[in-house]
Amino acid sequence: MDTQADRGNTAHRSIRNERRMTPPPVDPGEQRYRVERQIGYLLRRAHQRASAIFQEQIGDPNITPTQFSSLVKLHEDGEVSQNQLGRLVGMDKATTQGVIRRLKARNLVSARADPGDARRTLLRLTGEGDRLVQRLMTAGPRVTNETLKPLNADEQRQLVTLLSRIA
Amino acid sequence: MDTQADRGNTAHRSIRNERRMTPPPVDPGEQRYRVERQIGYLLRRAHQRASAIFQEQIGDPNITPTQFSSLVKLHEDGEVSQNQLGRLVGMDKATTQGVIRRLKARNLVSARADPGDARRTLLRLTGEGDRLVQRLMTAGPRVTNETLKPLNADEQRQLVTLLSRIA
DNA sequence: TCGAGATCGTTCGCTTACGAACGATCTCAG
DNA sequence: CTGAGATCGTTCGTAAGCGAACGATCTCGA
Repeated sequence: MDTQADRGNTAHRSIRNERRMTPPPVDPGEQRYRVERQIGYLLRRAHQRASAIFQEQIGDPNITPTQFSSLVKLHEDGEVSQNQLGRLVGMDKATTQGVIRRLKARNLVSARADPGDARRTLLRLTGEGDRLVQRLMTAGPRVTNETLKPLNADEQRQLVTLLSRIA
Repeated sequence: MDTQADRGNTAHRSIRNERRMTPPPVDPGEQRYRVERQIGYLLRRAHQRASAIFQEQIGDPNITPTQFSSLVKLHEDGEVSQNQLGRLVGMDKATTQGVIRRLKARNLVSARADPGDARRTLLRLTGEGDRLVQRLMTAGPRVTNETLKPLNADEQRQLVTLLSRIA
């Protein structure tokens, strides 16, 4: 992550000229459109920060947030089909395919054909996958706490509640 | 590579019967770790939904949220260097490179060498880019409104405030 | 029974996102 | 003035994410 370092370097403050016609008409009553106030932009930035904290706190540089969610769901549900897992975790089926392929390659997840439906592939954790997810889950609260650190307990609850409703 | 290390596994908790085995006894005091309550997971899902709404509301299937943010920033600031734009919009410099390359390819952004610093590339909107961003900005509020629809006005303000603080 | 439509998992192409390494260039302290 | 270190933009590799198309399979109603 690039740190903000450029400050203090005002060399390029010159604003060449022209083209920058009506800077802001500065309408006292009207609110200008600001990207950094838009919900989508804020969600993107907050998600970036949360992902970075996950990576630094989870203690395993090879596990991504999405992989972790998939592993936890498999831990809870035991055995589910691939697309079903995708729905549970909020992954497109193309995305799911890639995530599961990588988890299988690392021997964290095993697959077998569904005996009752030839279209389906049933997934479950391997012993190794189960051990890993149990270990990683102990770090889960640390990730959450660190991400929500700027807020007090009340605000943390509010944010989680509001986010649940728009997610 | 030895495939299936886990075949038929006995030690593994075998969920032989399809029925939902009763989850670990619910300790009234203890809270189980739930992915769908974690802030990172909620941010990921909310961001997915916000992006989908952006795409359906913005009216131009070729413009992504990140591209839009970049265009708006260029519209506001006139002319900035590439890395500087990345910092303003929250993009890694590798990401910035890709985004700008695509915007240049579509003739929405133009670039020139910084006369005072040979390392830098100065970016600005083309006339076409300027017209586009002005048109798209009128759809901006629609995106926000639709995304925040599940919340009332008070809750919307709260969410934006809280998100700003953790982003 | 049978066939239209749904679902399953795969593949392709594209975009965002990040870390790491790189050569070129700039800044600043000594 | 000079060299160490910072910054610039590029490139490579990897991951998540999505739409679209595809063949195989399953479901269900006529």
